[in-house]
Amino acid sequence: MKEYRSTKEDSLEEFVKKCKECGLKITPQRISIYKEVLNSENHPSAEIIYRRIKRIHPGISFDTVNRTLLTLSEMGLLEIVEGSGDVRRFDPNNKNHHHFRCKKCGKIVDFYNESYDKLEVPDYLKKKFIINKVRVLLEGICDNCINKTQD
Amino acid sequence: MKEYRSTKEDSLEEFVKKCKECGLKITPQRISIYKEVLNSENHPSAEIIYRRIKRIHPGISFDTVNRTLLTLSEMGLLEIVEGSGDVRRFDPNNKNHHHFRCKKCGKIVDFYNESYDKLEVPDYLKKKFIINKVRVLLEGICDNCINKTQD
DNA sequence: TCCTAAATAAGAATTATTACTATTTAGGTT
DNA sequence: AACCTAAATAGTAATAATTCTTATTTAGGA
Ligand SMILES: [Mn+2]
Ligand SMILES: [Mn+2]
Ligand SMILES: [Zn+2]
Ligand SMILES: [Zn+2]
Repeated sequence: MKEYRSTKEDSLEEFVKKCKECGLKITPQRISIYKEVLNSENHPSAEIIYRRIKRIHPGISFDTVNRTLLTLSEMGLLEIVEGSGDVRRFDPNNKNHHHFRCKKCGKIVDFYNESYDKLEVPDYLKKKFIINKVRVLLEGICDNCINKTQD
Repeated sequence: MKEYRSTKEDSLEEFVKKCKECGLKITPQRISIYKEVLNSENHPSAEIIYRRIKRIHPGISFDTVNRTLLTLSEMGLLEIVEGSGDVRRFDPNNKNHHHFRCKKCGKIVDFYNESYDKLEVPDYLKKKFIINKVRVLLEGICDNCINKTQD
């Protein structure tokens, strides 16, 4: 039986397809930014992506990175992650998942949980609002920060 | 049977008690800010609170308001609400509740749901992290914004 | 009443985000 | 392959949000 996994090539194809659908041009900058954010684990900020991209495109501007990330999120290829009044951070994980956030260091960790995925939304809310996403958000102190405090 | 409800007087007493516990001085500014934020419905920003407080303390500085709100949240009297890279907003609702957030206008609406309150956290997460809060976050389009788009 | 550390006001500095504009370029057309 | 044009980009500038600095005031204990 053949397994279908999403590889980077698949993602890039999806990206190109989506760009064409939306009438957006496929530029080297966009491709790099898309690849970079897709490879990143920890809900990076625009600034972080910018610094990484500069190694490949030394002349790229921060504005282009930030604008592209916003564009990607409008296209549905990224999410803007729920933060706490700190810098805006992006989420390249398009699988259904949930978050733990550390109050100390701000780290946001993905986790998967089938029973959380099945949460039902109360009818009165479904009637009043259009609900696109249901996510559980855990808050507390991460393992790193627990160890630090013990020092 | 006597009912216990939390009144504003109760809250103020709690505030004074908590301040003394933490060795914080009770200043007119702090009292006003605390009262104001406790009365607000819609997860206000520091700027919003600042503008309201100025009617009572015309000479108050924005920094004092912002700093005090951060202090209150460190004391556990407020929460910083999960946003999306926009301005920091505060949550004076200390009852167990959940949030709907509108992607269009950024409004955050409280709602209550007993089955959400009872959500279990997976053991492997409990072991790894200290979990203080479990919250469901719904995302979508609010009633106001649905109507606007129809125009 | 006096004393002192904490809190405040005012404004500067820093950081984050968005806007502007001249130049370049992707991608369609001839 | 050369040309055209709207979209995208680079390089700032402008704006908005947040934090820091410092002189002054004040809450609360002695
Ligand atoms: Mn995530
Ligand atoms: Mn709330
Ligand atoms: Zn942490
Ligand atoms: Zn809305």
